[in-house]
This record gives sequence, structure tokens and C-alpha cells, in this order.
Amino acid sequence: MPSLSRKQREIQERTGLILRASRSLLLERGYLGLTMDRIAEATEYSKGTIYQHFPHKEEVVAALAIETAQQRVAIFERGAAFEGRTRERLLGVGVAAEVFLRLYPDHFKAEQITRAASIRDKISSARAQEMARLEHRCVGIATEVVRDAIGGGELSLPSGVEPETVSFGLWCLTYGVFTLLVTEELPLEDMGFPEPLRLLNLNQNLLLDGYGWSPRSDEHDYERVRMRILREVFPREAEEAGL
Amino acid sequence: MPSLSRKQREIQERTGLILRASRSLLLERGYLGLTMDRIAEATEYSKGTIYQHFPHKEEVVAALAIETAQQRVAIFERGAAFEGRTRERLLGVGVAAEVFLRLYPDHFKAEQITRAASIRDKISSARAQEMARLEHRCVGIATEVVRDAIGGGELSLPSGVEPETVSFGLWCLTYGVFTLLVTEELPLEDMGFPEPLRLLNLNQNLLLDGYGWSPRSDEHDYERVRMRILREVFPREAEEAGL
DNA sequence: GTTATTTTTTGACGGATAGTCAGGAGCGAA
DNA sequence: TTCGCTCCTGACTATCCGTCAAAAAATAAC
Repeated sequence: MPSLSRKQREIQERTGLILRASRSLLLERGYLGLTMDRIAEATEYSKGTIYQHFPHKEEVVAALAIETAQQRVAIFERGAAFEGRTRERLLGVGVAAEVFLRLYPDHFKAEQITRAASIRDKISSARAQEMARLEHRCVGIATEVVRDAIGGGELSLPSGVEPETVSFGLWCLTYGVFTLLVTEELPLEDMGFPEPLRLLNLNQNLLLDGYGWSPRSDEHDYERVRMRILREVFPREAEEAGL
Repeated sequence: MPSLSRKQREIQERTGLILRASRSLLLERGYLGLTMDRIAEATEYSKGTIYQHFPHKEEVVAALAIETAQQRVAIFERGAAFEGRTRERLLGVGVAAEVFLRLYPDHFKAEQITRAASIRDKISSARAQEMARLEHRCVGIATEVVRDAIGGGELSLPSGVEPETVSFGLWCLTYGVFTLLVTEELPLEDMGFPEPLRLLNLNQNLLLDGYGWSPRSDEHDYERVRMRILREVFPREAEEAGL
């Protein structure tokens, strides 16, 4: 007795097909090039059928964003599992974020799109909640490392400062850089910011130095650790991303 | 002899009228509710006339974003002109950013919209350049303070680290927080991040501590300075924003 | 003041896309 | 084979962008 009937399995499979087609349309032709008619054409179903899977275009994009967020949670967890000092494990998460961005910049862009208010408020609350949950999970992975650091005495926070404060700072810093980075037309390089990802690394290090998280970046070669993480934790991804 | 003919002045005035109408449409009905037909209706001109001022909708939004960026440059300059230590002046810029966001959250959203790739690549390169220039100017204001700090010996950067690195870090951190903040539906509060703007302040302080910019935040009451800046530099704005 | 010419304004139109729905194709049961 | 039901279809409506030929207004010429 299968948990799902044949019909249900077919439907699930087709949802996957739609998402795959949508993903490549999004990559090839951009958000405006992603139309329901084209999805229908690519999947060889009619538009009406697509609308039986997703109530509107925004939900399709949201579903793609959720897929992306799930993948990110997975890669973040691998980064945090790096064997080393707590600050090195946090660096693992940072490296994971960077690798993920380099591998799938378009996924990040698709996620960005769902942040636009005009799209957000069309998305069903179930999907919106799921997106918030996954996002929370990502920051949560960092927060756990922060707690471990406090527990292990490598970091002590002033009273009134919660572990979340640290991960929030890192999250926003990283998120800000990524956002500006994927905004082509904003010529970061010409604006005096060459190698923005290197600048991000530096600022992350100094922020954690500011928190007094030991070992500080002037006592420890985090660039070397970064390389080790790339080689040991993300060999395949680093290869693919040309790192 | 006026520098502009009557005709030219009329045109300029009408451009202003169009932008004002567009701004309120954008605020009231969101990006998707801003249509060329509605702009025409609100201004009591025909659509064709609107198109003589702006080649397409994206340019209208870009023009709004440029207005916003100009205002921001102005308020940043006031913040940086605060009389005090260099780090206090930089705080002045930070306070300016916060005040501006609190006063005009919707302006920030409109700017955000122009970052979407699908919109960006329709904007004329003249306007795109102007936007990049204004953005650069904003970070430049911070960079100047950084240079002053280095010149005055309150900050010394390791070799290989440029003043731009500092302002880039602050910019991205601030930008990241603001972006996540104006994304309603992302329930920051429920995610364990109450008072995100306070968290931003804290992280900004600690980042600068990481850079070793004196006086450090544990030696100096920057919260008090922040209050002073609000009262002395932005009394009107603070009042309006309820700060 | 009248007519000709140039400029400006207009709104109907073509094209594209989102989302709907009446009808039809196909499938399983009798 | 036939009936009934589910699922699929694509034509259709509505909306909006951007265009352009024609109308209106402004300006120039006489």
C-alpha cells in the first residue's frame, strides 16, 4: 500500500517538472521573461494545468525561493560542522554562504525578487511562513555556534547582548554585501570596492574581533582556515565555483 | 533674461507634477498599482504626454529614487558635519541614515525596487550613472570621515586595508539591516531580533571597535552622543519620526 | 486679423501577459 | 459499449505598456 496514489505521485512529479522548467526560464530570460504561457509551453501542459499547481506566478517564484533556502540550510549545516574552534566553525558558515552565492548567483536573485513588497503580499501565508522559517533556521545555525562559543568561554557577551545579536550582525553584513553584489549596474569595482567578497571577509573578521571572540584575527590566520574549509568541506563546490 | 524659456519652465514644472503624482501612487498602491494610465489620470494629462517626459515606467521610478538619493546625500552631510571626534561624526552619518529611514521608509522601498535586475536594465545609462554616483557620494561621506580619523591618529589601518574597506563594511551592514527591515512579512521581531535598529547600532559600534577606532564603545557612551546628535543636528526630523 | 506652419497633446490601438472557465478529452466502473 | 466523473484545455477577458496618426494648440508669416 503506497503512501500516495498514482495520481498523487503524478501530480507531485509534475510540480517538480514545472519548477524545473520555471527555474531555467528564470535563469535564461529573467523574471519578466518567466511567463505562465512559457512555462506551459516548456512543460507541454496547458496554462490551466499550471494554474492547478500554483495559484499565480508569484507562488511559482516563491516555491523556487523555498527550494533555494532549503539547499542553503543544508550547506550551512555542513559549514557549521567543520571540526575546529567555534570561530572557525562560524567561518565555515560564512564560507558556505560564499560558495553558495558563487555557485548559484541566480538563485539568490530569485530570492531577492520575492522580497519585493509587490510580490510578497501575493504569496500565500503558508509559503511566506515557510520562507521565514528557513531563513530563521539559517541564522539559527550561526546562533548555535555563538552559543557554543559562549559555553566554551571563547566569547563572552556584555549583559543585555544576546547571542542573536551576533548572528544578526553577521547575517545583515553578509546579506548587504550579497545584495549589492548581484545588483549589476552598480559598479562596485569602479566605486573603489574591488573584490567585495574579500572586503566582506575582512569586515566579518573585524566585527567578531569587536565582539572579542577569540582567537582574534590578528592572532590567527583565518585566511588559511578558509582555504582548509574550502578544500576539506566543500571540495566539489569550490572546484565548480572556481575557488 | 531667464535662464530657461517659459516653455522649458512649464515642462520642468510638469515633470515635477508627474513625479509627485507618481510618488503618492507608489505609496498608496504599491509598485504594481503605479501605472502610466493612473499617472495620466492623476496629473490630468494624457498618457502620451507622460511618455514625453519619461520613456517608460522604470524611468519614472528611477527618477524618484534619484530624488531620494539626493535628499539622503544632503542629510548625510549634515550628520558628518557634527562637531566632535571622528567616530562621533561617523555616528552622525549613521544617525542620519536611521532618521531618513524612519521618516521615509517608502522612499527606501522605492529605491529597492530599482535594484531589481529586471528594472535596472531598462533604465537609461545616464540615470543609472547618476544613481551610482549619488550612492558613491553617500559612502564617500563616510570614507572622508575615515580618512580624517586616520589623519588625526584615532584610527590606524593595517597595511593593505583601505579607508574604503571601513565604509564599505558599515554601508553593507546598514543596508542589510534596512533591507530586511522594510521587508514586512519577514517577522524580524518573532525571529528573535527585537528592535533591529538597536541591534544595528550595537553591531556598528562593535565593528568599529574591531577596527580599533578610538574611543572604543566601552570607553565612551555613544548612546549619549547619539541622543545629542538627534537633538542638536536633527531636531525637526527626530520630532517627526517620533524619536 | 487671417492663414500657414510647427509644436504639443491626445486617446485609440496593437501586443503581451495574468488569470478564468465552459466545454471536451480521457479514464474507470458498470 | 456506455455512462459518469475527473482532469485538462485553450479561447477569452481584463489589464497594462508603449506607439502613433490625427486633432488641437501655439506660433509664425503675411
